[in-house]
Amino acid sequence: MGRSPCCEKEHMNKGAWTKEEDERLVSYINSHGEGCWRSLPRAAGLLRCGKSCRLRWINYLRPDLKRGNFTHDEDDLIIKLHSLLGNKWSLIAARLPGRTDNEIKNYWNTHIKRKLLSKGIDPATHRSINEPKIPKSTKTEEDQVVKDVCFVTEDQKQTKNQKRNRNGLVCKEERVEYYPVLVEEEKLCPDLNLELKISPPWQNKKHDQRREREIYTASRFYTENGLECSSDTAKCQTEDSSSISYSSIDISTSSSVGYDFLGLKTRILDFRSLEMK
DNA sequence: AAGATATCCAACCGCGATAAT
DNA sequence: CATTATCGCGGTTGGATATCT
Repeated sequence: MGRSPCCEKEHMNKGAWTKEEDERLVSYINSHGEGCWRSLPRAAGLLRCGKSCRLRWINYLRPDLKRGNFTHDEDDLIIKLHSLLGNKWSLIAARLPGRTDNEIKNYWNTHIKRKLLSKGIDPATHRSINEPKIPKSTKTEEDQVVKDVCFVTEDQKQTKNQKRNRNGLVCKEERVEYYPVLVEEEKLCPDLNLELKISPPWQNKKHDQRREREIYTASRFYTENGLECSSDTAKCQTEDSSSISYSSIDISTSSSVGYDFLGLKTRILDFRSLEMK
């Protein structure tokens, strides 16, 4: 026996939300808080499935949404993050306060793609359209080192039934190709040499406080002169010849923040401070 | 002015990971 | 341990609106 269904799929409203439905949802969340989307619709008196409520709240009703046009800075940041993360819209959105993944995704598909194409840049690879692709066989070992992003759990006991999650993190030791753009990182940002070791995103789950645990995040950043930027809450300034600068790298062992770099929920690396020659 | 086409974006769909039973 | 539901994500769709012919 599994769980019991949260709601009947029939008799549910679909399509555009009415003003009244919005008001009910906002009012309910204001007084009871976010979460438990399963039971929310019934409790709030909405004929919607929880999934629909969650989407409506996150993408449209949340009070901290910025809305309005994207600024030039936001454009640049999205492009930089996309070149590093690919279509990981939720991760990109985590670095743009007040913007949702859906909003950024739409914006990318309708504006930025076109903008890049008009500049002769392939939006998928962030390389020049005319530039020939590098055949796999020509990759050097050094390319491989840059390409491989190693995700390693700090708890190797939990090897059973562990799979890669959607963020590309794996919960057992193995080397994975996280996103092909990283292969080209050396070419895009010749000064940027990232070697990342990232722990899985353990979080304080509401239903299982026992999973609260010490987080270990080891993220090592190098500048072209070999200066390693890593330590607990390290401030890493570049020195003259280095052309990558970090405003702040916060590598924390705290369980509250700083658990993963690619989760980008922390101040680990502010991409807005990245400058590429 | 009217129809055709393009653009935008809210909402849906399907899937993987994970939690509950 | 198996089964089934929920959550959260990325991809896609379709209706509303804008622009073009």
